[in-house]
Amino acid sequence: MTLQLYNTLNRRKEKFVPVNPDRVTMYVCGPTVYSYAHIGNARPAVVFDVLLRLLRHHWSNVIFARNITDIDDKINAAAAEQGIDISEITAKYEKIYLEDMASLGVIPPDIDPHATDHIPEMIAMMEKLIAKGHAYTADGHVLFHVPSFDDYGKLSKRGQDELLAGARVDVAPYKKDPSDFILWKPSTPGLPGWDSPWGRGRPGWHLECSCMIEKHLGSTIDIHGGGADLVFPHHENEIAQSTCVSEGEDFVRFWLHNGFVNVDREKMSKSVGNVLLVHDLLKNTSGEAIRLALLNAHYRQPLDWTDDGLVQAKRMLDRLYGALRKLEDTEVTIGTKPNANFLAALNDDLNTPKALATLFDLARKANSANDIADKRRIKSELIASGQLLGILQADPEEWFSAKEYDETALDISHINKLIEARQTAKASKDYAEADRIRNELTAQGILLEDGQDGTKWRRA
RNA sequence: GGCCCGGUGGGAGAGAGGCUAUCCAGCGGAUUGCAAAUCCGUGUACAGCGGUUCGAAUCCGCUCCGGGCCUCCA
Repeated sequence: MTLQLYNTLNRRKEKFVPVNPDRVTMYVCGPTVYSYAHIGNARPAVVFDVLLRLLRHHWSNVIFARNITDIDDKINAAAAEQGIDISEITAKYEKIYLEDMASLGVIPPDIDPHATDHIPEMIAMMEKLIAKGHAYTADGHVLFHVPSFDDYGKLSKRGQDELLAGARVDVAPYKKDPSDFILWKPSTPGLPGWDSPWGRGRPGWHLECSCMIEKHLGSTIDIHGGGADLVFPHHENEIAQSTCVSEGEDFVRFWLHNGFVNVDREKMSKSVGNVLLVHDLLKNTSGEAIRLALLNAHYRQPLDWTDDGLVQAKRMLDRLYGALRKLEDTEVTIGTKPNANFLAALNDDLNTPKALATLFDLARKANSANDIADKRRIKSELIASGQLLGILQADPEEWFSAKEYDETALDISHINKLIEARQTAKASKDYAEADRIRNELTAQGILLEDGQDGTKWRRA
């Protein structure tokens, strides 16, 4: 079974074959840590987490790096505002980011390089670029000279002349060419800075990724992922830097980009005031439901985030966990592979909606299976498949009884007491009393399900 | 202005020349003490107009509408 991935470089799906099957490499642009992660930050984290799981299913050694941008003007601004060192800001929000992503079931990267730990590498790269004539110094800045790189624009499909036509920002006077971008800029005494051959300064944004990729993964990597907005300029600039440094070697073989998350048909932005923080969403929804809501659309499509979408994601999980709950006494066969149809869907450019459909197909079969062997196979496949998606790994009983989001909810022993009382009433055919108890529970958000082997319950 | 995506049934969302996507909601039935869950069945869906084809949501052209990027952005 072959994995097909849509490569932004060629704008089509291509068969994915790693350069070295013994060492598959993936790099994803991580967060700039200056505030809480919002739902738009969560999408690439979750999407590429599924890709990581899929890659690990196919190849035994996959190395995944995701950077932490811990030097940036937004961070500087936040630090200045609060009168603290940038490291306080970045340490705090990095921790929160990692916690929030863990709540969404995101596997931590093998390597999480920080920009500020790679200043010497950046300086070395700039020196190389200057020596080769791809960069120059001006006014305390170091700039990459875009016209020196013929392939500039190959990722975003922009000609160099088009870049000028659309420029909507005033061109800094020290630039040789309007499209040149900053590798290093001078810092004033009040700003964070590092000593360099060009004086005390700080790095521009694009350089860190090129340096950290080369240092930790090598000069050619298999996959580089990130949000669609990073195609230009960020990834285009990375290509320019890295290709020029490495003498034209292939820098990244597959460029993957996830679509944006909108909120109620509108782009998320501070000015509209519709920025949804993962941290807040987690206060009254499970991370698993948030994760599924993100995976319910294909990763390249724009995703419109709504409250209803989240409710639907929870219902979907209810259905899947309901099937697993039905099979709670069925043993799981260790080492079961994910379902073949499920895998085929994921292998087709990470088609998570289609993959989910195969899960529902399994759930339907699970709900009507009688044969022990069938039950075992279905349950095992459901769990193995869910693992690739990062869902369905919880105990179904826990899924249906979790009350962590509503502290006022009835506790389990009380619920069980009432259910017992109802059983007694039912046994003596006192259906009025039985229904009264059920209504009482329903009013508290507890739904009862009478089955062959007793009464099960769930929170609404 | 340049480049690039989309518009699918009440909602979400796949598919990409002929074959039920799926989930939620609705309706009918089975089951149930009644329910719930579950199962079975059920929907005038593919923005519009042309074209290609035996056959088009799917390919081509045009139109309309929405969105993204164009050196802050996931």
